[in-house]
Amino acid sequence: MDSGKDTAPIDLDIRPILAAKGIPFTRQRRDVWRYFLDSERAATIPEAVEDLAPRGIGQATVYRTVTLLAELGLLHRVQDRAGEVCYTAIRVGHRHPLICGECRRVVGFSGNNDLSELQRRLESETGFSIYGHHLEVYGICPECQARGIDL
Amino acid sequence: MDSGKDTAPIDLDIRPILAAKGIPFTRQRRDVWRYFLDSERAATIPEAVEDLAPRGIGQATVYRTVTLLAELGLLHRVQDRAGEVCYTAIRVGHRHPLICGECRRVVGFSGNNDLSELQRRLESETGFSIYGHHLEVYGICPECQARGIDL
DNA sequence: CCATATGTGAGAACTATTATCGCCTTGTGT
DNA sequence: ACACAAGGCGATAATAGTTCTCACATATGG
Repeated sequence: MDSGKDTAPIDLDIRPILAAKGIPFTRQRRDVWRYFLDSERAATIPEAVEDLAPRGIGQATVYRTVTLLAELGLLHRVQDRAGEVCYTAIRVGHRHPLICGECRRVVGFSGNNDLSELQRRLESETGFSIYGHHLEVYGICPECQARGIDL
Repeated sequence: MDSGKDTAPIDLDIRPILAAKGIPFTRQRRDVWRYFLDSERAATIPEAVEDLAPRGIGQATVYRTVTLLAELGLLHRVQDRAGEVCYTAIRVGHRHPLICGECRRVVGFSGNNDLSELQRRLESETGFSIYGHHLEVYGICPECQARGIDL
């Protein structure tokens, strides 16, 4: 429940979100969601499969659920320095991930509104109808720096 | 062999880039690069494999070359609305892709310097040592809108 | 508590990606 | 231009990742 580190005590309860779309709230979906929510670092699907197997959650279910959550905008797809595709839970509000390319630790931050300004500029310049954006910032976290890992 | 003296002017000549790293410039590498450069839309690797096969370029070579070009920062990895991972050629300068989530048409734009400001802010707030960022803007291009595709 | 629709797990099937290995091309020195 | 050494190339095999199928279990509404 209490994962509050920073300011917002954001333990996002997905039950109402699923209910609003008529999607049943199952133990497996709750566990997969909490797996990503409780972890501070992004995980690949195979990793999630392995970690969730002891809880009796099947491989196919992890794939299905991660895809579902990503479609609902609850998980964010990122990649580490090796190019591995990982997923990380997204918090409420308009937040973006700052990812350690080495250990995949993820810290969320709020984008300023420069982006909506940019978005408007692009819409008028290109005629595109913009539905979203993806901003990911990559770096090396303090702990990995302390381990001697450099840019 | 049809690889005659094709001295046509290329937008971005990667030969010096490869030469600087001691990487041989082969016909296949040129063709793969031009495939992405000439196309306005992002393509998946399997698509590139299929399109380049008639030119006698093998599957393994496409994988190798796309990986190489991506590592050199010449190709950018993006994804469409269906979550398909695609690649698109990157132009010189600090540019970001504006991608049509439907047809994958890609238009580059220059990011403003708000991002470097944001980057500095994040470095001091989080202690991360930041090495880069990824900004992708997604929308529906005018042509797809004209086709009746909506957000 | 029952009925019904839907999600789930195990494994098969399929697709994508990487490794292997002789042959061939590129780049360099003469 | 020519030859040689280094390394890339294509075809195939092997592996890894993802999706599909179906009998069964579980969540939701009455």
